[in-house]
Amino acid sequence: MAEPAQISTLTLNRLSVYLRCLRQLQRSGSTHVSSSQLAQQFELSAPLIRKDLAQFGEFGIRGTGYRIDDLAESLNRLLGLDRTHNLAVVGMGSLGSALARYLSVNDKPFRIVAAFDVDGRKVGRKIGHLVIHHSREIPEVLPQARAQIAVLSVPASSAQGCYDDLVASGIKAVLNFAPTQLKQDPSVRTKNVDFQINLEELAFFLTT
Amino acid sequence: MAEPAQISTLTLNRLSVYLRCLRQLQRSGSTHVSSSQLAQQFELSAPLIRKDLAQFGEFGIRGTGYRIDDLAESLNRLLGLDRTHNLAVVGMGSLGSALARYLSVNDKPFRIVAAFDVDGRKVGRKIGHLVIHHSREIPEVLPQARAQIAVLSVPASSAQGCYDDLVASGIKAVLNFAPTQLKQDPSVRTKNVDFQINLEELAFFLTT
DNA sequence: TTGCGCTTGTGAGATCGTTCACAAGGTAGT
DNA sequence: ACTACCTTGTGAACGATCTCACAAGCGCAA
Repeated sequence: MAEPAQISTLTLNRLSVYLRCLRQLQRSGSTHVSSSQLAQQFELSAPLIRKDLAQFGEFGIRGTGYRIDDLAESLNRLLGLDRTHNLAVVGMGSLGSALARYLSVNDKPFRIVAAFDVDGRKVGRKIGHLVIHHSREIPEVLPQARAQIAVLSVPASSAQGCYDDLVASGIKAVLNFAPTQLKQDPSVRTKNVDFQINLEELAFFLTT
Repeated sequence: MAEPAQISTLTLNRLSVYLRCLRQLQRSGSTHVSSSQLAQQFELSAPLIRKDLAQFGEFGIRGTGYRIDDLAESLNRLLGLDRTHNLAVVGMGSLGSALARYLSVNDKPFRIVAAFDVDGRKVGRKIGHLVIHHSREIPEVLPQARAQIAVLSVPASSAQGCYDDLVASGIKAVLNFAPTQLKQDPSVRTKNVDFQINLEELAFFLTT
């Protein structure tokens, strides 16, 4: 079966999980794995694994399972992780700095190429070997650095403004950490990570 | 209609969003709002708002809409945000510290009552007016502090071990930030926040 | 070559979530 | 009181997602 026009984000996120599991198996020295082994070891559903993978071709060998190296390589390429993606971090508060530090590990397919903040005291400071620019310089610096994805870690009150600036400066995707409901631009892929909402979800089930 | 036995987490998360939108409207001085106004202003779906809310009773007034104060109050209570929830942060690296700082703002329904790390240099240091304990003290300190929810912000390699310790010490829910596939305990509500996977999702759509 | 055991790939069915269309029920003006 | 106009609450259609059961395919042994 050929590649589908539309891939569900649920499937896509699971592919990331599968790849992660395969990497772990690689480190443990295994060479082959079956969908039911994967399912059991990582608490997934075997038929779902097969269905997810089958969308992109026939990776498995009937009777044997999947060759770990081959499948990992295929998933890696499929997810576009064989390329380097340039990130900009907007908002260098404690969260932004933590994310920047985490992402500065350079064997990852993501690389920070620009950092911004509105705080004059932070501007000019370095994070790794990268100078923090003032947020008003986004229109010039962002295209120059060829950043395609922005990590938005500013207070909720300034999130929409920053988002609009990023969109106007040609960003292609935004990962938003601000706990607010953004008015999104349809041409920019936007993903919200909202741990306030996640905490509230957990809290709810404690009371019940 | 009475309260349903099972509330979907999708609905639950949207309730948090609705409450957040209502708070914003409160600050702007409005008193009433209709589902279509909410939908338009915050890019939501009006029928979905009504269906979500209708699961818990009849909050609206036909012809008029919803009284903002009343609805916000109802949602707040429904979500259990009128109570204080005690949190423990495990792993005081840059991410854990950022989360701790963010959650230390005390007008929120979440309060940090314990912090842990394995790094001897961090143990004894204070975060706000809270001493960081060594992770091996979890079994004693966690029940004493009456922490019900743990925020897990340790490296992927030690996440499973910490998780198991937390479960053994009676934690009720875990918010996991470590990029790994945890073997979960069915009696502990666990939620994963994995921004590595989210970044990979965004990266995928750039190549297409 | 044939048969057995195992695993994949996949259609059919079940389940869950969202959208739609509209009746029921309010408000306001006359 | 009556009418015109709203908006909610909700059953029914729709769509997406997951589960299940099994046929098709591969390896291996004899």
